[in-house]
Amino acid sequence: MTDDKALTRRSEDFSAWYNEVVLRAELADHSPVRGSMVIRPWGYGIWENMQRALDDMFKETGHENAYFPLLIPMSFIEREKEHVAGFKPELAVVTHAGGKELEEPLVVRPTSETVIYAMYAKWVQSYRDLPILLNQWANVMRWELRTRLFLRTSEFLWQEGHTAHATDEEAQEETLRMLGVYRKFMEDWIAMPVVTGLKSDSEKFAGAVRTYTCEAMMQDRRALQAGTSHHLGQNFSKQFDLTFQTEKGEEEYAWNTSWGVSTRLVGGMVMTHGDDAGIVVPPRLAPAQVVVVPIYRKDDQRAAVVGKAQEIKERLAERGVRTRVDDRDHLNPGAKFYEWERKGVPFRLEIGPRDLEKQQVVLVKRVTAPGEDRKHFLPESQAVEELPSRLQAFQEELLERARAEREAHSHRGVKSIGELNEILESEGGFVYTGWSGDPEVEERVKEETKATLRCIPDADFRSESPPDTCVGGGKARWEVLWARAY
RNA sequence: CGGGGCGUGGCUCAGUCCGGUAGAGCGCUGCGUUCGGGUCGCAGAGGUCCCCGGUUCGAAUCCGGGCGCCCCGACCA
Repeated sequence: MTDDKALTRRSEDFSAWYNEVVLRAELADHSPVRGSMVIRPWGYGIWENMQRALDDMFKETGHENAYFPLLIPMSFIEREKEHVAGFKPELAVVTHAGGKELEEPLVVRPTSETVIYAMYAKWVQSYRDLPILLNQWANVMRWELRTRLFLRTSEFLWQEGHTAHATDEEAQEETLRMLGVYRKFMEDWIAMPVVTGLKSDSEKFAGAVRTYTCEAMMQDRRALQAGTSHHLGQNFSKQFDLTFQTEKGEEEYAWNTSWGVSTRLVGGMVMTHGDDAGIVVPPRLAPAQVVVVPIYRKDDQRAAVVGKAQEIKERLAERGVRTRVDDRDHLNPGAKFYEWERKGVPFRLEIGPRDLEKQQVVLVKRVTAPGEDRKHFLPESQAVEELPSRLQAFQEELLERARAEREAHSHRGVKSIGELNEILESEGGFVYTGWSGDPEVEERVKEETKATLRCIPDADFRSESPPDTCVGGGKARWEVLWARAY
């Protein structure tokens, strides 16, 4: 930190900026246990808004919530071969309880596929019992070696959807449907554009047949995997005997999907929109969308101005705008301005004695475009009337700005690993190349450039003229996206 | 688990080389003042100097051992 007040600038040290801003925006704090975090009210409020929006979308697509237990028998995790290989190193295991060593160790869930499909096996007999479309909001634990607030902590909050279907096609449809839900949520709510696509085999979920992903570009031009949706095929149903009788009376294994997003999204929001003054919370996610800062000298002024602030808050509430009045008396207005900017509140409304006389307010948007006026002096009623649409417009501006930023740092038509590396070493960003599908090429790129294959992008993101040569030489089978990633 | 750094009021740190009564800024409390971008003044509270052992008349400082944290690499939503 340069001093006690200003944040490290992003251009100076993005990583330090992130760490500071998360703490100083009071999103989260380090817990006494290494690698786990406390989510503070401001951060949790953002997460709650994310949860609400996602939950509505899940319900709209026919899902219900349920809850499965935290502890999973070790033998369950070990049942699916790839699954256990993927998760074993990061399991936290309960070996003792009730003062005795347990006969079978219990793992603290790193994800719930095993226990959920074991239960589905009990519940499903016939094709009439399918599909099962459940979601759960839960905490999970993965013992990570290097942790960062929100981006990677040992324990994190997430949702995991788990479905079972009668056919491969139906499961595939579901997998893509939920990927689409994620994309829509990330764009419309977090204002964070993503590239969706298919993961390569080396990057897919341990136990999945196919993994689809949402990849977002952070301001340091690294990729953040923001959400994944897996087609699990019959891998788990076979291990947990999740079978059903078809219409024809034959016994078949069900087809599963799972999909999840986590509190990592809060980190994504921070790194997508934040600036040197603090975080920027998109209006739809902001626990407070407007903060009213009263300005006064004397006690009678204070009474009048705070009274007006309260009144405005109520009028905004009638229009669905979440408003907070900062009437703390021991801070002067400047201190409050800095604090709320750091916390990313979309709009600040200043009301002072001069405004009271003129029946006006001063409205300041958290982010102003170059050339745009920062302070708007508006008649009070106009400000109240217009805030809903101004919030909406700000939400859209944030998405557009982030999209423009991503496009400005996306490189297409790159032909060689050398060229790829040069881009990553200088400017960074998303790099599109051809790929033969050969895992050795993938491995070589990883070693030589530290970039990973983020995905084989969906149609919406492919180049107009797809590359015909593989970045490692030879013929390209797919166009793929590379980036250094979180 | 390898490489580097650090443990001193709530926070950020100085003091450690060269042993001699524990400091600063910010924050906090009270009073006053100020309030349209981090007001200012006065008064105050607050520390087993990470832990254990050793050396010494005397250890935050020197020596030995331990613990913890942060950063950089190998695994990962």
